[in-house]
Amino acid sequence: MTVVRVAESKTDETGSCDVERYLRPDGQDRYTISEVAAFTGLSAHTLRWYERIGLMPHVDRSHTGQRRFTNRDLDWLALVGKLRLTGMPVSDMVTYAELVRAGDDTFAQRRALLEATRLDVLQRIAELQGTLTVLDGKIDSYAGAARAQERTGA
Amino acid sequence: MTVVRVAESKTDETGSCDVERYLRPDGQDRYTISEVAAFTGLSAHTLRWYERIGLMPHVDRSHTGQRRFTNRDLDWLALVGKLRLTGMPVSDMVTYAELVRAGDDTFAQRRALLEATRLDVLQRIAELQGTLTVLDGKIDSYAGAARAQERTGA
DNA sequence: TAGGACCTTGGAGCGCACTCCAAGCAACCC
DNA sequence: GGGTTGCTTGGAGTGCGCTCCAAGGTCCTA
Repeated sequence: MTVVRVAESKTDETGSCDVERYLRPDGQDRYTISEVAAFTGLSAHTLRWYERIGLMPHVDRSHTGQRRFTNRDLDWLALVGKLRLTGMPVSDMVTYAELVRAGDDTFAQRRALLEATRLDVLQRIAELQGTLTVLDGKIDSYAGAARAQERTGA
Repeated sequence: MTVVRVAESKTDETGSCDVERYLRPDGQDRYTISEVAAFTGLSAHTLRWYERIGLMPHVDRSHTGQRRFTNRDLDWLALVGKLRLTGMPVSDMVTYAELVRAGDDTFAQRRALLEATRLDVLQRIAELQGTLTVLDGKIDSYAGAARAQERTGA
């Protein structure tokens, strides 16, 4: 199985957008659950759970009932991965997935959801930068204290 | 009860450092658990739990056994609040608290812990900035789609 | 001295996001 | 045909960080 690196702009359910693609074999479009687990870093358990809770669009099955994921599914999982990094709760991601399934009439709601998430992310970044100030102050004070201990031979 | 706003550099167990102080009454140095809950935004439950798990230095008691927090405790809780914002697990905060209790020989370990946390924070900020790119791309695509729908009278 | 607000404890419960288990079916290799 | 590996399911379990409960003691005001 050849795995190639692909990281370029893509087309998904809402038109082109920059979500970095997971590694995937060239030209293939049917993956087993363990292949997808390897590409995405998610466990097979988690992939099944995502499907159960409605976070995946309908996933194809083989004639014996085994899941066969497509490149579209990988694209979706790449987006989910990004949303997960934002700290968006899984329940909100499910809501988003439901809006996508509901069709193009839900663009405004989807956009509102993403804009709310965007504000959360900006706030979180600001918080983290605030913690960096404190952390750096503390680290400096320990460094200074260590130097003082050395000088006094402690 | 007079509550004044104080936000200045402070002196704590490691020397001066910039942790913003919680609101606190002027000149007072003994607070009940519900006062501390009001200042910090933590629940009384959480404050008791922090003490139980070893995340607080020893907290004074009244003659009848009720907790009486001091300004020092408020300073410590302000630092804990910042560490919590970094995403540091509570177990690591407990480790840090134990190092503080162990005395000045642990400066190097405390510093290492904070530097590891600092790197985590930097990485998290980078991740979040990556998600902003995706979010903005998506939001733009929905905005564009909405304009297109309007033009076609959909 | 009564009433209500506030405090104490150990331990149980909760919400989130997984994570794993048991029992069974399917595919493939020797 | 037997063995190994991988897949299926519903449901139970896990770890984290709280959050709450019951039963009782304390503080404050009138």
